[in-house]
Amino acid sequence: MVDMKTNSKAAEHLRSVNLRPTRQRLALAGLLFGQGDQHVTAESLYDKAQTSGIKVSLATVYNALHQFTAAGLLRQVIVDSSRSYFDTKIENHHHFYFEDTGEIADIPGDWDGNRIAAIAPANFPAGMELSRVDIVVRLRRAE
Amino acid sequence: MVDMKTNSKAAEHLRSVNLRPTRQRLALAGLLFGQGDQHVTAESLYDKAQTSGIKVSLATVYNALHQFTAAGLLRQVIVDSSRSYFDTKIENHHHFYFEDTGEIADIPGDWDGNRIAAIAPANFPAGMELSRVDIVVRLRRAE
DNA sequence: GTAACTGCAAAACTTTTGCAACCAG
DNA sequence: CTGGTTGCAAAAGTTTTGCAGTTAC
Repeated sequence: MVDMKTNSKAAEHLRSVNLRPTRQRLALAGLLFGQGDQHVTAESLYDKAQTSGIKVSLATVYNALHQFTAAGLLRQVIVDSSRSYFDTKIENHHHFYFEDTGEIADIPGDWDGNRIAAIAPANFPAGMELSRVDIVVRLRRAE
Repeated sequence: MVDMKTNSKAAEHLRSVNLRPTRQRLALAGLLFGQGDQHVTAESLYDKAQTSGIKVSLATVYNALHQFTAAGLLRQVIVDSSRSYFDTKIENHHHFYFEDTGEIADIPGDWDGNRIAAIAPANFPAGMELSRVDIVVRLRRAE
């Protein structure tokens, strides 16, 4: 059992984005930001919470994911039209999508995909500005 | 009322991809391929059918969209994690997504987005091959 | 104390499925 | 005829909502 002191680093982190450091948010933040980059769905995070002995409802997991995303702590990745994926890596980067398994992986940062974003603006319809450019490289097992 | 002769061009088109030219598929094909490129959802196509006086069930619209997609007549576009969009333009191209309205538009063909796809392969994980590269340029109203 | 947050179950949506009736060949 | 297709309603899967009860501060 992790000791979640009111004034822990994680609690301050949440407060800094105007989210009360509640028991549930602290626990979920621990699962998400504890160890390296991850890609989760609401369901997978909920399962992970259950496994870790964290008591939290699925609705609260959805709430937390959206609140964290709105606060800039997470980024939503759109690769599947039936499930929402969230990425703990928020810097501008792009993804591999494994069609066979439904898994996601970051494209190594040295790939120059980011350069593409710079190309786009010239062709924007009038009155529109860039929100972001998402690139998904879909892969399948080689035959 | 359009006269859908059994041996019409549209009927042959469907037969050529091993789909029986049924009343419903012919009618939906007429709505989809009649006039220029479009982006539809199951619901929007169903509504358009109703408006046009075509009697067809929503389940059949879903079936037809997937069958047309499997046959290469349509292409699925993934830009929203809650709805499936289908594009009547099947050539390799990319999309603008208007976050404010949820609408989709093709990025003009002279944009060099396709060139980006060619950059990717070098970094593929072992044993994987490219299915396709999807680029979505997300736009919002300029403030 | 009080406003924010949580949990639960129900509702809302999109999409799929099961199966009897129907129709193209 | 006969198997592929359709329609309907029911089911399934994901996400949202309403609200009473709980908690952070």
